[in-house]
Amino acid sequence: MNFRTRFAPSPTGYLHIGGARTALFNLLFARHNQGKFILRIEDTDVARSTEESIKAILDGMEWLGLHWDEGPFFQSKRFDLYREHAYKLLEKGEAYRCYCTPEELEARREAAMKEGRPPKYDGRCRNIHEKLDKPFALRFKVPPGTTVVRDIIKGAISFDNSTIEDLVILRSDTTPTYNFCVVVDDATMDITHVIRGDDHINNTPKQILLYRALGHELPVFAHLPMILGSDKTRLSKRHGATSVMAYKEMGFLPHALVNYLARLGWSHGDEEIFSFDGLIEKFTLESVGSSSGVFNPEKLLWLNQHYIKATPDDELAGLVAPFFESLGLKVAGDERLPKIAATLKERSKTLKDMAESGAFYFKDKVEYDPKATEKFLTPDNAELFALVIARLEPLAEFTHKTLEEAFNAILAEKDLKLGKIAQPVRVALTGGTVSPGIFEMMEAFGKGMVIARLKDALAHMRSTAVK
RNA sequence: GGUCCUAUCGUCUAGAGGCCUAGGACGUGGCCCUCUCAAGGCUAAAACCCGGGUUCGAAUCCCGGUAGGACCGCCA
Repeated sequence: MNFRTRFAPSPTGYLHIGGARTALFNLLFARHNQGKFILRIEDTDVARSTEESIKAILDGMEWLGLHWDEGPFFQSKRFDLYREHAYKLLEKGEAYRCYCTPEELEARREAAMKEGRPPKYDGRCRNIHEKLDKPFALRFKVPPGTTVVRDIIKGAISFDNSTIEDLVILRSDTTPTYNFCVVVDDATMDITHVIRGDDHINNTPKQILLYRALGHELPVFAHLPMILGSDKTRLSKRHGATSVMAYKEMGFLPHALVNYLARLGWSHGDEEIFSFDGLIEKFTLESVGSSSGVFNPEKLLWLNQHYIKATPDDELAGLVAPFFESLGLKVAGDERLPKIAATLKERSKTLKDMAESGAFYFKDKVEYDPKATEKFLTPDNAELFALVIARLEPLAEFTHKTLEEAFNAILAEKDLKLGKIAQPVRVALTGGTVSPGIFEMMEAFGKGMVIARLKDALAHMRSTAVK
């Protein structure tokens, strides 16, 4: 069997977290089974679809590494095909012309809701057999009976057809509607597995009926549980960023998001960390859970930190550089960047964090935190600082090792603990009391900057002594 | 209102009738390590929605309640 899955977003906004997971699961399933993953843009709503949205969705998938094998196909380019199929249904008597206007339908719907009746189309045009000289839409004639959806994730779900209304398949402006296009496309594109959010479950019986009317074999359905926000309602902007690209901007690594999304709804024993290949190898629809899950930013952060730590220094340097730049710091071409990133990686949850907490490396002047300087850059530390400078200046090699040796020598001579000297040095170099370890940091800084900052600090100590 | 889905620590989840004294992970507390902050190690608290069945035995199967959620367009 040739497995074929598809991701079919509508271009009315950016790539959403939920959409990204749907795309991911489709891709993983296809790859796991040596099948094809197809991208289709559902832009039948001409009024709401935009070029920017299409680009945003493609960019999002690109960034996440979700590469498709065929497409993108655009429904807007296939209108003739849908019309052809719709009229075939009309000829076969499986569809009929409906002359009700949208305004009339809307009024009836409102009235029905008011009276507590189901707002279902009453089928009044079903029996008009002659063609009237009025604009019309084409409606599908839902047959009586029961329709069973066999879903890999949810099991068998049965629907009484009497609860399904005669849906419009072709609007009065001759454009086709969603449920119809989906079926025509999935059928003609030989999609074997329809994997999508479970908000589509109620559409599925309609689609099954359409497949039958069109004389096509059914695909396998798999409805993924929803992703919810912290208040257990459908994830939306209220819960924070929902755009995939917003996570890029916040300094997340694409694979951290992929790993997180994969584990939201799917699991493989006790494993938490998966490479992309590992996901492909281990992913099955059978191990997708059936209940919805709450999006947990904390866990995403943990994964992001994990992958930051696992990224090689030179690669990390390239990734974090734009975040330094957006802070107004010029880091392009600075060959210290890999070493600097190395000192920061264990204490950064995002690339943005990393740039912010490492900004001191690139500032022309240290920005002293008043409380920190008051506590550590004190006159009585001046003598010690002078000694440190004297010992560091002659160092031919300026490495973690030689620096630690130099400091240990001073500590032994003066009978001091490292803590006594590390904090003042830290403040001298960074302006604050929180930073990477001083030896790795000094090595990353380079000798010139270290000596300069130490001397600045010494001057600061002496000036406060005068006052 | 109708249709449908779902139900294990706060959160993501393991669990396929006995391996469950319910496991892992995030987060949270404590301890250790330590030049600060992290990272790391150890450790603690923390859950089978309720009620009936079925069975020698049920977190697991069935039914009913309850609670959440999704969908009900000439949107997708």
